[in-house]
Amino acid sequence: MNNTRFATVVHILAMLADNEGEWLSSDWIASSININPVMVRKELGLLQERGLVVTRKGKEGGSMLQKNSAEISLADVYALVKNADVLGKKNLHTNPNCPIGKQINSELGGLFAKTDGLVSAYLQGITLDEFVRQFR
Amino acid sequence: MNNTRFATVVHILAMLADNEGEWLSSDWIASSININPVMVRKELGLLQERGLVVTRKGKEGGSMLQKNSAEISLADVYALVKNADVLGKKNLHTNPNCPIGKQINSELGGLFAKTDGLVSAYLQGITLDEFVRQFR
DNA sequence: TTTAATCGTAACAACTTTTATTACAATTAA
DNA sequence: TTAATTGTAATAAAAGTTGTTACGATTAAA
Repeated sequence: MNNTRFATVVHILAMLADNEGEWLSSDWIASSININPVMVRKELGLLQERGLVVTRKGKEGGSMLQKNSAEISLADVYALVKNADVLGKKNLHTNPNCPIGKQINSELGGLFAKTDGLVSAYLQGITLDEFVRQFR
Repeated sequence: MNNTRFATVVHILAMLADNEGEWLSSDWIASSININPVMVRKELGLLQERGLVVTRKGKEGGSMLQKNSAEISLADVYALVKNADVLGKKNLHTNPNCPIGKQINSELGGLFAKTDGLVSAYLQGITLDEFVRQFR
C-alpha cells in the first residue's frame, strides 16, 4: 500500500483506547496526527459502519470506542483500509493466445490470496489493547 | 502495493523460464503481457542489475535467464519491485507533545518491519521453477 | 431559545504515483 | 550495409492520495 490510511486509523484507535469513556473530537485527534480533521472524520465514518466506534454529533460531541480494545484487532483495521492486494494488481488484458498470458492471472490470483491471508492472519493476532499497551 | 510491477516481472520471468536458452525480445514479452515494450525493458534492466537475466543488444538480441529458475525465488521479485511497506506509509509530522503522537511511529515501525518480513519469508519459499511448473 | 461546538459530506484543488508513448542513438547479427 | 533490437530520456495521460474549504444538520449548555 502506498498510503497512510493504516497508520492513520491505528493512530485514531490508539487515541480512543488511551482515553476510554471520553468523547474525542476529530479536531483533537487530527492535531495529534497532524492531518486535516476531515480526513479523520472520513475514517471515523468507516469505523462507525463497522461498529468499532460510536460518534456523537453537536457540541461536546466526538467519538469513543464501541468495543473493548481487547476485542479489536489490527486485522480489523487492515480490512478497513485495504484497497489493493499486498503484491499489487494483475495485468488485465494479458494475451490469451500465449500459454503464459492465458494462465498467469489464475496463478497469480492464488498467490495473491495466500499472501493477503498470511498478513491478515498475523494482524488478527494483535489486539488494539496489546498495541496500545506498548505506549505505557 | 497499488501497481502491476510484481505481476509484470513475474510474467517476464515466467516467459524466460518457459523458453530457456532462447533470446526473447522485449516486444515479444510485451505482447504476451499486453503492455508497452518500454515498460518491459525497464524491468529487464533491473533484473540484469541483480544478475537474474542477461541481455544481448542488436539484431537477434533479447533476454534470457542468467540463473536456473530453481535458484530464483519470488522474494527476489518482491525485493525488486518493493517501493512501500505492506501496511503503507507512516504519518510523518505526528505531534511530539502527544504521548501517542510521540511514540506511534516507532511502534508502527516494528509492526511494519515484521509484516514485511513475513511476506518476504513466504515468497522466499516459492521458486520461479515451482511457479512456472504450474503452467504445465 | 440562543449560542457555540461538532459531525457529515460534497466539492474541488494540489500533489504524487503509475502507466503509456514517442523518439532516437547505440549495438549487433546476418 | 541493413534491419532488428536494446537503453534511455522526455513527456503525456491516467489514477490514486492528500489537503482544504464550505456549510447544513445536530446537540449540549448557557
